[in-house]
Amino acid sequence: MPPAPVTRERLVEVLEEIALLLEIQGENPFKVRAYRQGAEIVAGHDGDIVALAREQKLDGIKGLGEALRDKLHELASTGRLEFHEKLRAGYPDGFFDLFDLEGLGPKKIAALHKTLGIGSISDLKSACETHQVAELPGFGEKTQAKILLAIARRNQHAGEFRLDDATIAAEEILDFLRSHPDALRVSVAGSTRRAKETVHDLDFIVATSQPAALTGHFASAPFATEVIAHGDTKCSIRLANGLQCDLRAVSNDQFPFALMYFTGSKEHNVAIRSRALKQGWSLNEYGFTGDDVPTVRDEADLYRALGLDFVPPELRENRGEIEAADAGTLPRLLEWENLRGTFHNHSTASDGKASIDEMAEAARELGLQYLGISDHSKSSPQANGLDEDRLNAQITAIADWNREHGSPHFRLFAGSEVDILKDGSLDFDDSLLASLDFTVASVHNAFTLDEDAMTRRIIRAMENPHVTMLGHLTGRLLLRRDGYAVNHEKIIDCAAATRTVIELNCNPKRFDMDWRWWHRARDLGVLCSINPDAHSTQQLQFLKFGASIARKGWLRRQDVLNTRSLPDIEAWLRLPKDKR
DNA sequence: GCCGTTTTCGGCCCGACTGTTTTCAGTCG
Repeated sequence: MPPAPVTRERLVEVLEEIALLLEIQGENPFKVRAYRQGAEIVAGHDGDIVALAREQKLDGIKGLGEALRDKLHELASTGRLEFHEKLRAGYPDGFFDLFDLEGLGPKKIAALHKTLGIGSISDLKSACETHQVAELPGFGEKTQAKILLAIARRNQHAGEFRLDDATIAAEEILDFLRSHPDALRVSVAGSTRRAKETVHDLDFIVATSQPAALTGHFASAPFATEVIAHGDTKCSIRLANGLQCDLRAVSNDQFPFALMYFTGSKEHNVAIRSRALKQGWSLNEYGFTGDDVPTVRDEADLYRALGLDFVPPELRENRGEIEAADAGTLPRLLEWENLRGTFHNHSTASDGKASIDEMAEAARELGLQYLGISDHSKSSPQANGLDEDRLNAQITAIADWNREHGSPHFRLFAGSEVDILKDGSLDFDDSLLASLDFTVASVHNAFTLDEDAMTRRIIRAMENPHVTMLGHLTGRLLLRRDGYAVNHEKIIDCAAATRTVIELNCNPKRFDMDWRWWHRARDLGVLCSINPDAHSTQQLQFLKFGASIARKGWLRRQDVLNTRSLPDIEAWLRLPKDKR
């Protein structure tokens, strides 16, 4: 069998696996890091890195030395890497899943593999259940219990995917479906269309007079690694990453009904169907049945027929949207195009991949009028956090940049993602914070405080007059780690009282604060700042996801700080916090 | 393994927290 074509993702995956395997073997941690950094460089390289590797033209890329260049060349040109295959020998496929478990690192995994022969999560689970793990030196009862908990949490998320992964896949599949000559209308449905932060599967609806041709087209798609089911009107496939994708082929008349039905949510649909019944119609995924059924061409017609304003998909969670649509009080939701700038972005000064110059250029290309740079502060040494001297130097550098490159249409703001220390004090003193254009205050350590202590800690930080906004409120990592315990109500109340902005961190790993809290915050007059927490130029694109999540939280343009124009933002930042 | 250089080896990120220990190893950010 010829080797599969090598993609950038494959290069990254192999380098990351090498790093893990070397780490397992107790290799020099700096060598491990070199591979890991190599993976990041490949992932973030601005160009056709696969072609460069294949043609042995990787010279001059910082961080890729001779050894990595040769390995990437071998992998890109032959589809294989002997060094990697030798390292991998003896480890089953499921072995790498062990690294997803919270609290398990290379040392413990190596010990488990060596002493108990554990090569998968299911091996590990049985070993814990038969008490073998607690007996191992360096392990104990609590470790064993924590491992079982981590396994349970992972299983709970099995088969779930983040919205960004789902969206990227959906766009490719939509293009593929649209390319078929018999496809009249095509849409993604399901939780991806509703902009849920995580999804189980992807649903697509296609309007066509030739349903079987479309399901056949879908089943033979190049991205289908498995065909789960294939009929004349429905087809399910699986992608290489395990994501299941369902296609429904319906007639053009049925399309709006199918689209609404499969967009959900289930709760929204139940409420809608009972409303239809009150009007004497039964509603299913194919249409209305009953007397004098109305003509429906699109979803807006469908809602109108039920006496409702059109409900944007993001709101369809049966959280008051039907009542609002009935009363004509649905909010006019934020549009992604309303965003004029953004705060909370990193540069190479801390743990970002791009220089301030590159970030500014990318922001400008995205059509933004301003970009806030907020690198980490000194208590985050792992992220190369800035101390006072380096921050002062950065403030000067940003001022210089603005003098040289700034204009009435674009400028940089100097900020800091300043650590909220365990007692709620901040990593810099007030005089330094006062010299910044803005600050994002975030928690990066001592996650295990109880809810009261954590809430007090964050509130103390928000009470500081120089804290512009609160970063990622719960610190959650979707599908990986729950957020720390914190009382959302109290934080939101405090934000309203202290005029502290709350961030909607729109890095798809986080989406934090959660969309479920924004409606309440909005009603209390709390401002939202949609921030990508970008560590590279590409990650500025996360703003688009941020707009979707903000919509899901019922936010309007006026509720989001960074919809304001550059002059408005400059004026707003100049105001003392209690006058904002 | 990469980088830089007072050019071929030495430095590369470190502190908090947890659990297993009884002074420390592993994980995390």
